[in-house]
Amino acid sequence: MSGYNYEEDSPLANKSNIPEKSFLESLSDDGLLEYIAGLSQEQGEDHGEQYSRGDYFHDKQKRQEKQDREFRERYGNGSELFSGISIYVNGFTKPGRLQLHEMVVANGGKFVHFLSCKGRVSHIIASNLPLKKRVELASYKICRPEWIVDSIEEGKLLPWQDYALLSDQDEIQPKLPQTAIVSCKHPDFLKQFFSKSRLHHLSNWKSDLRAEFCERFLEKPLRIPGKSEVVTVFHIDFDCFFASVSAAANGFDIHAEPIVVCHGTKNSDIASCNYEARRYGIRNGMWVGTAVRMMPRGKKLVRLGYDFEQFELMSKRFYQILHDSQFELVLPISIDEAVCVTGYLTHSECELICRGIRENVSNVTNGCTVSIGCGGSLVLARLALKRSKPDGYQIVDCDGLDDVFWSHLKIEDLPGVGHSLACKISEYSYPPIGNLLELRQMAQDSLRRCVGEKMGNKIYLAVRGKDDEESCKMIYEPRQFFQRKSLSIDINWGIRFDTIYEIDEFIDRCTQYLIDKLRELDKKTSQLTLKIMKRSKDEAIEPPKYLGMGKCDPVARSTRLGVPTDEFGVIATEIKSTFRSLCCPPRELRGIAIQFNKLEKTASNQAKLPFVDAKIYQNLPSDVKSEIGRELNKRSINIRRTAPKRINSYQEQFIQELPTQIRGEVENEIHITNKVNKTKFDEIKEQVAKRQNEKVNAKSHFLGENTILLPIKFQNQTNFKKIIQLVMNWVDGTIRSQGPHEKDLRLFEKYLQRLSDTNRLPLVLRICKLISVKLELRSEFFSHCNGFQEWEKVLLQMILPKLNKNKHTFQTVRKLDIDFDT
DNA sequence: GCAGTGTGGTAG
DNA sequence: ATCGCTACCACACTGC
Repeated sequence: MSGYNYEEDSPLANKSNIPEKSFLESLSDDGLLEYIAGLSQEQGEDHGEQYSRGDYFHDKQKRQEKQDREFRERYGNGSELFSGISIYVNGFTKPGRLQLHEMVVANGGKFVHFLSCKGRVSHIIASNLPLKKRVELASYKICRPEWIVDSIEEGKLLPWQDYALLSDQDEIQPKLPQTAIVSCKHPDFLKQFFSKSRLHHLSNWKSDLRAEFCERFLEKPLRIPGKSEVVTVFHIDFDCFFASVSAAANGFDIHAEPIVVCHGTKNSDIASCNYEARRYGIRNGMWVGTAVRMMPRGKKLVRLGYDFEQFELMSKRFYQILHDSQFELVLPISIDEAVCVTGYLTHSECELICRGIRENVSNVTNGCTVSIGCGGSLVLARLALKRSKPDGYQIVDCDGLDDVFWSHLKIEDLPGVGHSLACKISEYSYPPIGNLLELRQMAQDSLRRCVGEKMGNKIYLAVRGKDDEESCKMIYEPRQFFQRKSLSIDINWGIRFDTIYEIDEFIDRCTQYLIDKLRELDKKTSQLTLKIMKRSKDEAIEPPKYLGMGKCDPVARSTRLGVPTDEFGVIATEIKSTFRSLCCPPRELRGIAIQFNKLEKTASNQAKLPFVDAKIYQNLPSDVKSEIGRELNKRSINIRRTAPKRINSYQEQFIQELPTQIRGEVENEIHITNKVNKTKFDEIKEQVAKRQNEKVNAKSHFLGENTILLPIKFQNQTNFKKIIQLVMNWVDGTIRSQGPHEKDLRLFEKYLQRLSDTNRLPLVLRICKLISVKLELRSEFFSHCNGFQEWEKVLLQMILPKLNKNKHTFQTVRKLDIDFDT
């Protein structure tokens, strides 16, 4: 951009078509005001150079001053409030430029329409100033229009500093509003973090676009090309989207200077950099500090912040153009990228489309450019796109598929091939393979040996310009392709906890976040995965990146829920207990991810669901039963239980309500224990102990220095979930025989007593509820057994009294909804 | 074989 | 300071 013409902002510049005589009279006319404001905005094409600038504007100003004098004589009240002050208005303000003009002139001030010579203007009025202008106007007194309004109202000239637009006039880099950092312990952490996370936005935008695509599909079934049909694929992608949009929004010329989009100054990720910056070797994903060091001495790297709203707006306009463009399919890849499909087109037809789209997009996005790759398959379009960048288009037809085309493409240019695979491939043979022309020589078998069956096939086809079956789904089964199959949340930044309770709360918030989304989708989940990032041994407590995760060991564990659910209690409890099973000391945690893996549609009408009578089911031979059980489970069909209410005796005592959460858990758990044939307590104990054996070391660490509360052990178990499992297995194993052994029972009571003595009554309650629900569900078949009656006795005479004794304490705790802990 | 689990990789 | 998300595929491994 060749210097700024401030004159452009003057409503009078280039406005010779407006009769000047009537100008002042029409000042109060809102319609005209808008009209003029609109005109001044449209002055993209600059005619300024046609004029002899000095003379033209000198005359203009003289005429203007004359008119102002006339205006003051007619409307002014003699006020000299702004005497000696001359203002210039930049950009849109409220009140508008014309009103400010009136106000200043009527009060004895000067109004200047352009900044042709320095020193003539005493103040600049602006409501907000693009970054570029901030730099240019740094030497002026810049203040908000309220200075004028308030001064007139007060009848005296108020200090302009109080209305200064910029707190620090020397500030050249974008100054983002300083918001206090919200720690991960704060309820607003997620919101705050996500609002600033580019990757979160990227992910969210992507799923929104996919969802929108599916909805569009429902409204108006799209024509899907037949598999034998010849198609033309356009792969369209913004050039350095974030950088371009941010640059345009801040008045920078994307071609003039190296620009990066980022949050910070040192160890902050570069989300996007323009091609000017890439000339110096700067790349997306690099840290800013590294990038700055790559700049030649004296050359400045411009850092811009994110403007997610603007990104969205530009993307919307982009997609609008694509939707208006008569493609048969517009497939969303991301916020700034789409694949469009048509039937066969000739080369020149493709060219016309590419040019049209590129021009249209540029027009509606303040000059942002898209590149387009066009070819007969997804992979060809994609490779052509790679070659077209930046700011170009490339159409490959069969005769364009020559050695030159392939030799200019790198291995990593292939879709689905990232750094890791590229290394594997290039190192597989000697001399190392460097481009796709060389890769074409590689035999299909060696490729498969090198990168695996599927990927080997995919690459073999790709370097021959063909799509593999998996990629084709995007075109031929788009609805299935874009259908959401899982839902998850990942946080690997800012995670610094001290206690397990803080983590519990965090898990609760994450779960709530997911459940809100889940319900919005009208879905339920039946499998959960918890993945955590744990600081690697010997790594610094604080990594170089502020609040970053540093080097971590990832650990994941998943759980099946017998029945698909969207209940907060069930899911949060499960995740919290899974977290405990991963044995991560609270202070070592650096990241958490929760996934809902299997999504099922919420049944609109439960009654219509098939069900199986529990009585019939229970009486089946055990091998048939387990097979059917698995099948029913898979289809999420409930076994209908018609258990008689035989437990009123203790129901009334304390547990009036049986939350569905607990019931679901026990049902699920019964289902699991049905599969287990071992029924003796000691055997089960052995089994669980064996499973846990390998974790003993990690565990002792966990409980050593980092746990605040001393653990309470039962049967050498410290993890409450495991203890519960143990107890439940115990109940199950003894219910149909003679009931619990006296010795075991004494140990159990001791454990309960210690729980109760250390204020862990919710845990006692939980055990109590679980046992009671279990008995209820089992009563139909085992109520005649000694074991069953023994267990009822235990519940009534041993467990409940402990709860009732502490009823008061317990209820206070319960209010806090603390379910259980270590 | 088969199904389920945890891990790794990729993309935007 | 700094905002290192998230969906989805493929594969190795395990247990039956």
